[in-house]
Amino acid sequence: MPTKKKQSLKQALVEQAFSVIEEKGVEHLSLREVARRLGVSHQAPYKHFPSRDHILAAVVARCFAEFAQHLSSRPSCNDPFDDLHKMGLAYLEFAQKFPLQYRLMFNTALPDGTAHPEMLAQAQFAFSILHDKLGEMTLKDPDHPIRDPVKHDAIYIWSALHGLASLMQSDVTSTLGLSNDEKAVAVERLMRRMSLSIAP
Amino acid sequence: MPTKKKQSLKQALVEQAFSVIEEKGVEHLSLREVARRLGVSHQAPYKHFPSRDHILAAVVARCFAEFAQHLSSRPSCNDPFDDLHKMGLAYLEFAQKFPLQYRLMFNTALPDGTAHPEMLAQAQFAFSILHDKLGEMTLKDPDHPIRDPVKHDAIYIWSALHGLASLMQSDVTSTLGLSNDEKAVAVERLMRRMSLSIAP
DNA sequence: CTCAGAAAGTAGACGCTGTCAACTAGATGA
DNA sequence: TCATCTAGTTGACAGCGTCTACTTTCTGAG
Repeated sequence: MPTKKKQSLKQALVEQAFSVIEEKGVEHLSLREVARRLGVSHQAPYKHFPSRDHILAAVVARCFAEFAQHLSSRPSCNDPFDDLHKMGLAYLEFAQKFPLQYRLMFNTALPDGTAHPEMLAQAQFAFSILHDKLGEMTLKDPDHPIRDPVKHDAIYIWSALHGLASLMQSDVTSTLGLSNDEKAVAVERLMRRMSLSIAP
Repeated sequence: MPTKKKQSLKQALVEQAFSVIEEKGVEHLSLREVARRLGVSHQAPYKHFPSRDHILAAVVARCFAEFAQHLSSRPSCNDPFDDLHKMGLAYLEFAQKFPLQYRLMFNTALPDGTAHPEMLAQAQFAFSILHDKLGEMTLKDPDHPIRDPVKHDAIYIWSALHGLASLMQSDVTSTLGLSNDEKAVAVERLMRRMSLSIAP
């Protein structure tokens, strides 16, 4: 199995890179460390990725893929408003359950995004899920009083969700002395306001 | 002037560090580069900061101070709702005008926040401005129908603002093909919704 | 089957980095 | 005056990303 073994190191590199990030933080990700853990030479990774940034981009792309799957894994019922509410909760749940992945997606500054097309594609796909769900809503209700394009609603919702998710996992919460209960209240309030803003 | 000269290098280090970050990105900030630019030896910075992270924390603290000043520089009128609206715009304006500073404040992962008390204090002060403004609002209107503590409103508002600011300066906007006009519309919509949520 | 060539992996080197240790010159203060 | 503290210097060390050159292994056309 040549192709299988060929790809196996590439995949193993991405997985080990994530493990290293998990243990030491993204800024201490070292290709040599990854290679050492996999028992290969320090140059082996360069046969599969042109640079350290490209491995990092692959890790981020995998996070986006997991994120998209998490968002769309919820069963969709006939009520698109309920669907959207569930998707919002799923969004926040992902950020809470997988804070590292979330930070990697939205906090990682790759020098040039266009240099990592796979990562970009995964990110676009993840956003399309939210966008499409909003599209369903307005389609199912032709008299929906939203005048601006769906895109702007998507932006608003994504903004609110992302802002809350970021805040909840930053040090700010401990700085403000927020208990878990208060966090839950904040989530519930935000979701309610979001629904009110979108609902007819 | 011993004390003056003593402090001058410390201050110069922080300024030059910011310049380096500006040019090369925060992950390429190098103490040796900073020292080189200031014409001192590569060990001189260590007489003023214990490590690279501590210089970075000082840079971030300065960003928080500038941010707080920007937020509170707006003249406050007698209408606290109008004040809040202006402060929200000021928030977004800062993020747009000084994206690097904004990212440094909210995207920089320092290993241990408690190790940098000055930075933490600046961050808390910045948030207190928003919090106090909300406090004014509820105080001036005793019948204000907000049942939950001010803190939760502050969290909601900060979430929405931070989310939008982050989104606006990420690559997502170009990915979605957002024009500047559409960005402005998104800002206006968010501000309107925010006001509606808070207003009685 | 053979064998040229591509692909995967190894080894060594270079310049860069953060940081530790040891040293020097100058200011401070009892 | 002289011991001490402070700011700054030089030198060293290990680790890093990445370039070049080498070997091994696999592949696919003749």
